[in-house]
Amino acid sequence: MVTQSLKRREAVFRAIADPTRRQILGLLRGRAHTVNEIAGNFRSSRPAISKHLRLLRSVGLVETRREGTARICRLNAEPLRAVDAWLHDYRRFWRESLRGLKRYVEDAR
Amino acid sequence: MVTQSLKRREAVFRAIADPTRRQILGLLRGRAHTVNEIAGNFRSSRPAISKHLRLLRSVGLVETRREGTARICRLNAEPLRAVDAWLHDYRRFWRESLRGLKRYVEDAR
DNA sequence: GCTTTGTGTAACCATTTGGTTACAAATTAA
DNA sequence: TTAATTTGTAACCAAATGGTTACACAAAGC
Repeated sequence: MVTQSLKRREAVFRAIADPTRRQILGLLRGRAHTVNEIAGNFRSSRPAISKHLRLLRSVGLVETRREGTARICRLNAEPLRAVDAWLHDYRRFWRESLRGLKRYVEDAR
Repeated sequence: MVTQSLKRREAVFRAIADPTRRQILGLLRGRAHTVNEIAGNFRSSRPAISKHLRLLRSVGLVETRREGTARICRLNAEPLRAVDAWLHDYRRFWRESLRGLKRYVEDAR
């Protein structure tokens, strides 16, 4: 359903708004981690991290599989394409100002 | 100070997390608007929009100038470069999966 | 069976967030 | 000066957010 993917897109922006969640994604960019491994990188309690992971799973940014009692988390960057697509319409603005700056510098020679 | 620009970066992610604020930025992408013009596009009250604008100003995404009693708001996309830079490290992931898909499709011919 | 390990979740709490109404302030028009 | 226009802000409120502790549950080890 379109409505749901809109909500999903909406949720992705919320998901990456939190610095702890961005840091988790950063960890998973390197390799998959268990929940405990992830939690070990933060001061806050494991349940707090567990909640962040639940949210990241709900928007599809983290996928998991069981391995014994452990749960392996791995990154799925695909939902970030929504953010990238949103940014697309704004890039020309800072590119324009960059060209303006370039012109300014070149004219100064 | 570095700390401050880190906080600024942090705040930009928070700023674009809200759909109303993203919509405001979308409006300003077309042209500059007065506060009332912006508020006219939303159901919520003008003070609510005013608060959003204050936040957007605080992170530098909106800049204003007075014109009579009115206040003209215009977009400054520059702070979004922080988001773009953050995304940079994740693009290769969906590009990789895209290449995978491309290979898959090409192999099917 | 029982215990240990790793994880999820319920219940609760303080803070933040996004909204409202009422009012203040600044500029222009009369 | 007085009134009208446009905006900002203070005070308040409900809901969401991010954190905690205590406990439940599933898989592996004994």
